[in-house]
Amino acid sequence: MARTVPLLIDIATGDTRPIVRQITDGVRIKISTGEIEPGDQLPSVRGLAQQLGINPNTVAKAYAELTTEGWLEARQGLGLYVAPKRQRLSRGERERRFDDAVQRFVADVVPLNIAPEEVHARIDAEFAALQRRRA
Amino acid sequence: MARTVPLLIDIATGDTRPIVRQITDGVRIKISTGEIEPGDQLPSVRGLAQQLGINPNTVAKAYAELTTEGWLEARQGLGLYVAPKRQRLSRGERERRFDDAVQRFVADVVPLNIAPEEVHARIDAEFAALQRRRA
DNA sequence: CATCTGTACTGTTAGTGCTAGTACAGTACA
DNA sequence: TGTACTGTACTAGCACTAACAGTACAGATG
Repeated sequence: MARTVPLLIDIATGDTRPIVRQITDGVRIKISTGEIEPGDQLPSVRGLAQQLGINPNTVAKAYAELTTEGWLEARQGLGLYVAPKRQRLSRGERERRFDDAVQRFVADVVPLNIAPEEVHARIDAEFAALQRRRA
Repeated sequence: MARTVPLLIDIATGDTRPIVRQITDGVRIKISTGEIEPGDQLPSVRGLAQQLGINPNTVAKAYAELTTEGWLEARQGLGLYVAPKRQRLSRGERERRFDDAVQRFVADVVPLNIAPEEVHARIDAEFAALQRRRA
């Protein structure tokens, strides 16, 4: 359902990721899991910035990135909305990102000497936790 | 077997990771997979730097990080050696890193809309590829 | 017209990655 | 003893990025 009320977005303060990255990751996941849907309106640049206590430019940068990637649609003077579901990235780009993610993950995890079954279990658990957040 | 000859380490040039990170990741994986073993000697700071065409300080920084983490042992005036296999990280630290890795991986992958089975398959494949590199 | 929206600049500050150079102490060997 | 290796410890500088600060402008709405 397309909500007209701006949504709340929560950003963890103790995160090592850059703020822009936290916002883009958060929105992408919320859209992917269906927590927010095409047509929903996002908080305004200034509104979200004030809510999070960060600079409006930082939010604008995150929104701009999400817009060029096809996740959001901007309507000048109105606000930002979740774009209709379509292919947001090219096949090649998707494959490349998936590749990078897997490589980095394995590089991070292998030295920790964790059993493969536990790795799979934890990933599934994390997936499930995200899906469970859906309205 | 403890080799006395310095090993070759290859660093990809088209990698987005910082050089220090590429080195530390590479060495950690080589040790984890058994490609290099406790007692093996690593290339000298200056030697590896020259081989890779980078600054000796960069290599030294990577080696220092690996040493403080317990992966390597330095013998002043002699060189760096793979440390004996023991608990390299505390339980809590391991858990924390594993958590971070899973969280980031899921954040990267979920928006790509890839089937969970394929995710697991690719991870297993990557694991297997690393294990296959062992002597 | 006033006020909201996104967008687009310039400029500054702080941190990091990397390079460059120098110096010093321990080890090995002729 | 001298020389040439090893790792280690500094300082300094450059380039890039994240984030903040400030300002301005155009479109939409009432």
